[in-house]
Amino acid sequence: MGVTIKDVAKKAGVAPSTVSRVIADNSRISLDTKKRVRKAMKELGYHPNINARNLAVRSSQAIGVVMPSSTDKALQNPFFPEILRGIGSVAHGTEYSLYVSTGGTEEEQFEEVKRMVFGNRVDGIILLYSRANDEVTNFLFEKNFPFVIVGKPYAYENQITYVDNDNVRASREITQHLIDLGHQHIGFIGGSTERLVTVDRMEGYMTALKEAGLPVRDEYKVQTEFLESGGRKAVEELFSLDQPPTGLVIADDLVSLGVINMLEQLNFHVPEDISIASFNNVYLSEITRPPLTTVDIQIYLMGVHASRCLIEKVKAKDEPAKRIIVPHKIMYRQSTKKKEL
Amino acid sequence: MGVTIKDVAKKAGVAPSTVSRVIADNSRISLDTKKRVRKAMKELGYHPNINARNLAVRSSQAIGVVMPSSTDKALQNPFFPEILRGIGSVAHGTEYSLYVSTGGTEEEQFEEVKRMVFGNRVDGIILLYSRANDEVTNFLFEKNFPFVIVGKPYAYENQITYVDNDNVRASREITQHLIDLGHQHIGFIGGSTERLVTVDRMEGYMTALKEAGLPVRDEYKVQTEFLESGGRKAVEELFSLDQPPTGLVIADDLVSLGVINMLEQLNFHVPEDISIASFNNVYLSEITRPPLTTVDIQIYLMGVHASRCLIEKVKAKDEPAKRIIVPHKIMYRQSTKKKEL
DNA sequence: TTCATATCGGTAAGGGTTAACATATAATAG
DNA sequence: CTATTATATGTTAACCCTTACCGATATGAA
Repeated sequence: MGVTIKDVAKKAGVAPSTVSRVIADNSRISLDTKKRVRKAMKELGYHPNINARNLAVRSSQAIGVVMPSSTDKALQNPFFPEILRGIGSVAHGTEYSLYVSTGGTEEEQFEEVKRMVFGNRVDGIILLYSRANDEVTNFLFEKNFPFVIVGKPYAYENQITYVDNDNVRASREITQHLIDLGHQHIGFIGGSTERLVTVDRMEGYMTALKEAGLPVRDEYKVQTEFLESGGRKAVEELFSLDQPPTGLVIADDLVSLGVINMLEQLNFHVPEDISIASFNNVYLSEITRPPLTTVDIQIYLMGVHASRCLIEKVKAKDEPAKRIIVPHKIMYRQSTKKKEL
Repeated sequence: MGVTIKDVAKKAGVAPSTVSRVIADNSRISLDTKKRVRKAMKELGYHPNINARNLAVRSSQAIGVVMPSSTDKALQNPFFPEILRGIGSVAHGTEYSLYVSTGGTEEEQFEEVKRMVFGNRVDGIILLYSRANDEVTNFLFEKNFPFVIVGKPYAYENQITYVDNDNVRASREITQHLIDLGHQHIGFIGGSTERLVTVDRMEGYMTALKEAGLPVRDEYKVQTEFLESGGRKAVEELFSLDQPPTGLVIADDLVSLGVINMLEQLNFHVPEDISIASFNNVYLSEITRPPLTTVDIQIYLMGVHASRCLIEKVKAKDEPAKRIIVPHKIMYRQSTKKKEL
């Protein structure tokens, strides 16, 4: 370890600063010297020391990615590797590196973020969640540190750059789809209402019902993050109502999977007895039985946009707050079906 | 931005070096001064500049995580976020940060690794895959850069630290389980034989067959990474044999899901007509229908061990190569069933 | 009293890079 | 032929932190 810019300089017979300028491909260096220097670099196997450079330019060419805090299963959602892939692809293209913080408790998460920010480890941060009254968001916002949210910010909506889907509309459309299929009793299963995405999707669901003149029944709305005992019970209750739903809008493909399984145990069949429509279109949604009708939210693309926005923002700190709505697309598959009369 | 060690020093009325020593909790500093300094740090909101520190100590307190190269679905496997969570938990505990490289092509991946290594961005690397003749592995090995593999190294097995399961035994056991249930015709579906894990699992499968005096038939072995058209066809062929298998050992839960779906379309039922046993025990394997009999390889734990080993190795470069075999556990669920006579 | 040893801190030299400023040479204008 | 400017490179001071080495004071033993 340890061929430095000075070694290269000596070998090429120039000053270190010249080498530095060659690296930056500065136009003020003659082609001749550039060639000579590059040759020396290659011969010595020189690679710049990032830490030294970062120290000098007070940046880090790295972006931080913060996953939601969670000690449990939530992270097993393929959503995360997929969005990471999107973020990573542009990061790589622009020579940025990725720093990730993987949940743990909210407290730990906050610490990690502080480490990233104060330690100058990253130039900007992408938040892979949006939660009410989130310490991290507030911190970043107050510090005026470049960050973008994947999802909708809880506050300061037009001062924060974020990339999201039009979840309200998507949810309205997919609910509408169930209605079009003749369903009159449609339930909704979503995660915690602390998460903005749940709120939006629920709103879209309700809007569609209202537009169709259908009643919005509270008993039809279930909140469960994952199908642990609590959620299980909620679903069971839903289906022991006098009038159980014949259609279900579910906020996440993975949850749909669990629900379908549970329904089969209760001897309800999908889609014969009950239609299910959900969100995300992760890979597995096309290989389950039945394949899921789901909203393709284009996760990868969201990652790409988030990454791009962040980098723009990092480069020009006064870049105005942007909102990017990634278009969705409904994937009609076999988990929804016309209601038999 | 920008309260430095000097500011703290001035405020506390000591020299910068003293502050530095307080940060390192050096025993040469009296409790009194420590308190004073810490107070000053807090009041000024001081946080050390990581880049400067890294430069000074020639390390980075960060570990790199390399995902398999892949432009497609493979990364959507919940295996990845889960192992990341394991790695992250110990990384956080030891104040290390996580740097991840997210695939792309093999070429890009290699570049990223070089960036990490040469740029002093990370102190060590965890490889989340093991592939034959992998450039990255060779590079790391030759450079004698600290790294650990999750999975079994293709070469230099006893000079490389790795954490793995006993895949041969696990596969033997789960195949044995199918045999115990009365299955005589058992197929195997795995990924590319370039990946060591596939090789091991196939070996275990064959061993079990041989031990039971059952023939090992080549037509029963299918290779398909994911269920794209090619894999689909292979499975179809498998089931149009004169004697289609009644049991299937599948190297990955996610693939099982696809296979089950496909089988249902071909009008085979799981587990009535055919039993399926697979690997990984990702969360979704317990919520599918039927819930999968699968080998719990303890992904999270693998991450924890990999992380620990790497950190040990980083701290003591001459740490001998270790092999950690994370115990597996078979989860008996409903995708396997006694063969009807 | 004197020397040895601890204890506690300070000084200053890196660590590798960038960038503002300075300098030298060549080209052009007057 | 000198003055001015453009071009190409060198000098040097940051960037912020750690650590080897040195100094000062206090404590105790001889």
